[in-house]
Amino acid sequence: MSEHRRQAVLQAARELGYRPNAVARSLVEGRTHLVGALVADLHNPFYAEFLDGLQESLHGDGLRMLIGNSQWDPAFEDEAVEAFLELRVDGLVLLGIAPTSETLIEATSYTPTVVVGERDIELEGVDIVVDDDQLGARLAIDHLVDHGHKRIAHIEGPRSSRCEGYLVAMRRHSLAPYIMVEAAESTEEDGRQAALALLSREPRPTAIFAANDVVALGVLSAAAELGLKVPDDLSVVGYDNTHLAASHHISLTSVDQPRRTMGRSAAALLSDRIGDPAKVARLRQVTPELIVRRSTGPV
Amino acid sequence: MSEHRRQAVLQAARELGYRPNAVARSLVEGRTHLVGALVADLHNPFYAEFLDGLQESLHGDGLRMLIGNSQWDPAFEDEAVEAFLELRVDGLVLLGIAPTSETLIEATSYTPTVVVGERDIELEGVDIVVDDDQLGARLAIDHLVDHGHKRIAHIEGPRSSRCEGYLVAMRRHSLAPYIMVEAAESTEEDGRQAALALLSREPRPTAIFAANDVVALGVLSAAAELGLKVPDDLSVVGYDNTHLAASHHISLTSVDQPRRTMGRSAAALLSDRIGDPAKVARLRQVTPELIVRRSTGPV
DNA sequence: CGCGGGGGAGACACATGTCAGGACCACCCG
DNA sequence: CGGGTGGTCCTGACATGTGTCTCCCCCGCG
Repeated sequence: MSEHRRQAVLQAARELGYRPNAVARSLVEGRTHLVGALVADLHNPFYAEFLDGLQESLHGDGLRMLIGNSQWDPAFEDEAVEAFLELRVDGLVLLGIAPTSETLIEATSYTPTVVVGERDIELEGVDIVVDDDQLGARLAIDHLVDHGHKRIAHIEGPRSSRCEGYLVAMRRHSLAPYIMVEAAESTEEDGRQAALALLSREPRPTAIFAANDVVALGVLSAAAELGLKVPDDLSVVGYDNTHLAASHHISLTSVDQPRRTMGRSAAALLSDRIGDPAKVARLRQVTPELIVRRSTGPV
Repeated sequence: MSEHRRQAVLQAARELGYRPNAVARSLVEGRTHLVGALVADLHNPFYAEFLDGLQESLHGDGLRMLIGNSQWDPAFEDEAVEAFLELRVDGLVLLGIAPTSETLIEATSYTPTVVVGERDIELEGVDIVVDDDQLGARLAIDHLVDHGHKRIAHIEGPRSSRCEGYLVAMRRHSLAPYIMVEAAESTEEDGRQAALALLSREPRPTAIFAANDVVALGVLSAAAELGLKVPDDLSVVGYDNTHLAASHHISLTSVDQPRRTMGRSAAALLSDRIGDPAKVARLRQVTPELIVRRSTGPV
């Protein structure tokens, strides 16, 4: 169509205040250009930044992002996914949610899906984005060993691969005899309890590698209670590099996951799969990085 | 229709794997049962919790929530709202975003809208939800005065009504001569700078009321640098009661906004306005609460 | 025989994308 | 000058999946 006509039509549209109706368009096109992102916990800053990267990239592909919030409740997960499916989203992103319920598994067979932050999903045509947290653990341990630490303890969280990474790294440094592990939920209080347990052992660990920053915060609390100075008496490393860790007042050495990059990877995988749903499942593993701050030092 | 038929139809639907198509339904009904929530900053934990409350209540009214993320960029705001309008959302929630651009103002005239966290919007048919931050400031000052403080300084943030509340409260206690104010952006570093400026005055303030928790964190940093003990040498009060403040390791006295409640209020207002768009604009003001922790004490 | 309720069938509308068909004009070539 | 060619533009038909409405049939009951 000629440029002249084109401008005339756009002009008329503007004068009439016409706005295309995405609902009708979706109906006839058979696709909505919508992607549903289901998040286990909106408060987790990891997800917030991930979503920034995701939205940014999806936008480039002409896709819009819907956010659903399951608040860790499987019933909400199913409901939110059901809602997405009724809306006929073109794709799904599952954040911190493993597709285990029947509804979710069925959904992944209908709809292109990417899972983020969960390993060991073996579903046909479901892509995965995770950080290499064995490597992350190794970075943390290497850093502590460089500072002369030997008695390095670990507080294990929900991601067992981090613990494995810790064990592997300790053995690589021939520190197997010094391995100490406590388990904890991802709360500050649980981290504090676990740290108190570790710090009451004889001989005391000189460093603690926590499964994540919140737990590490609990370690800092425990250290303060016991009158231990950080990093002089105890070095602490967290994981996730949340803004808690970055705060000048806390200044926690932490392993950083490239969150925006992960969001962009997920977007790329999903766009690709929307284009061709038959592709085989792919695993995209991103490399974490150690951010050194003032909570670690020489023995 | 008879119960028998009804069950037979539902059964058949299940067997065929039928799922109603929300797109087609929206087209014919002329409403989508979708609400667009436009957020200035997903990382702000205030918004995250607000959204929890919002979604919870909207769900009860059969409405679904879409989240858009403007990242403080007016261009993104317009774009996201345009997307919502094309999708024919039934309502809009603006979080930390004042409708000043032409696109946004126009949108509010088409679509039922609630603005959260911004005062002084005078648009026809736009409801507002805010906390009473003059009261919040008063709670903070009263608490400090109860502890015998007189030289109470304030670090002003973007919400000027908090500063007004501080001024009013100080005068009410006849502490007008002790009024000290510094302005700062909402960052830890800016808070630190402002605190350093305040703490270098003679005589030094014995308490600082910060415009929000992030700024208060900067105050704590500054105090540590100057060798001042909190709360012995300096009391600090924040605003927003983020999880930063709640952390055992920081333990910051802070003014709490009932975030979930605000979310629920916004949902109620919006549902109501969707039902009857002609209603006059309403202002819903919620009452904040002081959460006392270990960053405040007697002079 | 009339009446009322359950159930089925069909038309219409929603706003758009896609496609086919045809009118019209300008241009080129023989 | 006539016919063919190609581009522009308009028109109309059809499809998407659902809610609403009307019409009609059939059966049971009084």
